[in-house]
Amino acid sequence: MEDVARLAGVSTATVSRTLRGLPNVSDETRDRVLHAAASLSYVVSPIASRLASGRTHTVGVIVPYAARWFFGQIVAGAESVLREHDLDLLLYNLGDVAARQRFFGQLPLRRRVDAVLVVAMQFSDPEIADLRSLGVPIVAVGHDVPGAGCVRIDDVAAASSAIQHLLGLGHRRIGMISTYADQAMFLPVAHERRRAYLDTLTAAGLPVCEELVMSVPHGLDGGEQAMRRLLALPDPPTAVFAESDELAFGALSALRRTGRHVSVIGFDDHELSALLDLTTVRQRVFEQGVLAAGMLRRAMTVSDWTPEELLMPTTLVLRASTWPVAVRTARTG
Amino acid sequence: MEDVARLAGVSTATVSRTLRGLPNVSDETRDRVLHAAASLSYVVSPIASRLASGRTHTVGVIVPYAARWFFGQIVAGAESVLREHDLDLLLYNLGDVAARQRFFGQLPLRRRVDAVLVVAMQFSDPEIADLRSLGVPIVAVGHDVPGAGCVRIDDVAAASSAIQHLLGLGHRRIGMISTYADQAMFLPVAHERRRAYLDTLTAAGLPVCEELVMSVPHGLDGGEQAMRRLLALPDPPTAVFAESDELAFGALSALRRTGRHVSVIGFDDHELSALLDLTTVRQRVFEQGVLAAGMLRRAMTVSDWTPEELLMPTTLVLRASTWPVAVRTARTG
DNA sequence: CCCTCGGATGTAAGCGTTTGCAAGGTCGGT
DNA sequence: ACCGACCTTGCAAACGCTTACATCCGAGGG
Repeated sequence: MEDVARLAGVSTATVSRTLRGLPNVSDETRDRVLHAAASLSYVVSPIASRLASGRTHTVGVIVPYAARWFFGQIVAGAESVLREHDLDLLLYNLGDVAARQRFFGQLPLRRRVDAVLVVAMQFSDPEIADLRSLGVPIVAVGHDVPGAGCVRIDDVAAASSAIQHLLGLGHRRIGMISTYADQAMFLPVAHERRRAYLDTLTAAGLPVCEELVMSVPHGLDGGEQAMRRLLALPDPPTAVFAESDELAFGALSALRRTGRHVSVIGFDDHELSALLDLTTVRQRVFEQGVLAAGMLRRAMTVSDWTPEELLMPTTLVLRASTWPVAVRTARTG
Repeated sequence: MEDVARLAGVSTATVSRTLRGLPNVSDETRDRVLHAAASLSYVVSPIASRLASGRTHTVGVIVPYAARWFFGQIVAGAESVLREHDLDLLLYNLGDVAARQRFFGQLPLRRRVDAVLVVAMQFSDPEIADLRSLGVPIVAVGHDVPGAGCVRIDDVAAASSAIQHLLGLGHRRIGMISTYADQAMFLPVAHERRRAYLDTLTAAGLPVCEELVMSVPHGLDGGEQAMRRLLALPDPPTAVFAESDELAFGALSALRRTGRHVSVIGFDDHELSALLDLTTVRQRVFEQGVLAAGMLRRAMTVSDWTPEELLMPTTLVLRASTWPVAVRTARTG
C-alpha cells in the first residue's frame, strides 16, 4: 500500500479511502490512486484490513449435514449472495455428536465472524446461549431460534396439506416416515411435521395409530427400512407421508422391490422427485438460502437490526405416487 | 492476551508460545498460562494471528457447481479434514461465465489463501498462470492441472470399461450423452469420457456415428432431452452411455415416459443410482475430497513439496438398467 | 572456580491496514 | 478583504498477535 501511495503521490490513508470507495476523495486523486494500484496490481490484504477495522467480513454457517441436498441448496443460495458482497462464508458441519461437542466446547466462531447462519438445527438452551455469546446477529433457516432472524416455511401447514391431500383421496389409514427419534441430531422439522400429521388426522376424526409412525435415520436406507416395516404390519397403511423426499425415495424403492402399492407423498420437491413421479410439498430451498443471506447482510449493516421473520410459501405438487384409495381397501366413504 | 499474560505473570510472548503448543515452555508456566486463559475464556484472534504470522490458515476451493451432488461430496470430504486441522475453507462457485470472469479479473484469492483446491474445472493457459501467480500450492480433483497435485480416477479406463460392458452385452449401436460442447463451462471429464467412448468403439471395429453423441447441458433435463433426440433417430441406439448419473437419470426418465427400452449406463454411482437400478461406474467421491485435503495439508506443511498424483480405483456396478441386446435388434454376433 | 551451552523467558519490532484528528485549501457570503 | 464552513489530505496511533533477538539462569565440563 505504501508503494501505491508513493506512486500516486499521496498518503496511505488516501489510498485506503480511495480503494474502499469512501467519499471525500477528489476525482483526480482517485484516478491517480486507482491507476497506481492497477499498475502495481495491488490488492489490499483482507487480513490486515480486518484486523484494523475490527470486521471479519465473514459469516459462519452451521449445518448438520453439508452433503445432503437440502443443505447444499441452502448453502449455495447463501453463498451466491454473500460472494457478491465480498463476504466470506465459513461452513461448520456438525453432523455427528463429536463435531457438535467440539464446536460448542471451543466455540471456534469467537472473534471470527460478523454473523451466523444456522440451518435447520435444534439447539439446547445452553447451546443457544453460547451462540448468543458471540455477540453477532443470528439468522436461522428452517425453524425458529429465539432471538434470531428466521427464514422458513410453515411446516405445520405444509405437512398438514400433504395429509389433507391423502385424506381427500380417500385414504384413512395413513403412515408416516419420520426421523423424530433420531438421537444423534434431530431436526426441528421432524417434530413439526409429525405433529402436523397427528393433529390433522385427529382433526379428521381418525384414530392415531402409533405403530404407523416409523422413526428412522434420515436417507434412502432409512426410508426403505421404514416402508418395509410398514408393509409388514398386519394392517398396513394405504398411504404414507414421508418427512422428506429422500425418505420417500427409499419408501418408493421398498415398494418397487416388494411389488406392493402404497401412495407416497414426500416433502421438499427434491430435484429428482419429478423423475420419480413423487407427489410432494414443494419449498424453494435455494431461495431460502438467498433470502437468509440477505437478512444477514441487513443484520450486519443496519445498526439497530431486530430479528425479522420470513415465511416462504409451499406448494403441493401432484404427481403419480399418490392415487385414490382402492375401493376394496377403503374403510369409509 | 495481555490480560492472560498479566494473570499468569508472564509476557505475551510466552502466552503465545504456550497457546500454540510450541516447545521451550516449562510445564509449570504452561499450566499457569492455560489456566489463566481458561479462566478468562480467552481465545486468540485468528485474524491478528494471521496478520502477524503471514499464514492465512485458509484454503480456497474452486468448483463449477457447488450445489451439484458430485461437488457437494468433494467439498464435504475436504471440509471434514480441513476442519480437523483448523483450516478454513473458502468456497468459490464459478458456475457461470460472469462469475468466472470476475474471479480471474480480480483474483480474490490473492493474499487470502495458503493453498488452492480446484475441482473438475478446465482452465485456459492464462487462467492457470493466474492461479500459479498466487504463489501457493494447488491441488486438483478430477483431472490434471499442470504443476498441481492431483487426485482423480482414470477417466478413460473407467469410461472404456463402461463401453466394454455394453459391448459385452452384445450392443453394437451405442449412443452417448455428453456435455462436451457446453460452451459455458465444460468439464474436463466430458472430453475424456467422450474420447474413451470413441476410442473403445473404434478399437472394437465399430463405426463411429457422430449423430449418436448428444451434447447437452448437464442435469436431468439435459439427459432427458438427449435421450429423446436419440430415440427420434431413424436407427436409435440399443444402449446409451451417459457422462454422469444425473444425465443417465434424465435418460431413464425419457425412456419411462416414452415406454421405450434402451440400456443405460451412467457414471459416478450417485446416491440415488441404486434406487433407480442404474448400472454405473462407481467412484468414491467423498473420499477424493478427503485425500485432496490431505494432499493440500502436506503441500502447506512440507517446505519442498512437489505435486503428487493419486489415482483412485473405479468399479463397474451392475444393475438392472443394462441388459443383453435383444436378438431382433442385434446387428452382429 | 570459570566458561560454555542450552533452555526458559522477556523485549520490542513488525504484520498491513483503518481511522480519529488536525491541517491546509477553496469558496461563498458579508 | 475576512471569516467560517466544508472538503481534501496527511499524520500517527491503534488493531492483536508473532517472532527474531537479547537476556537470564542453572548445569556440566575442564
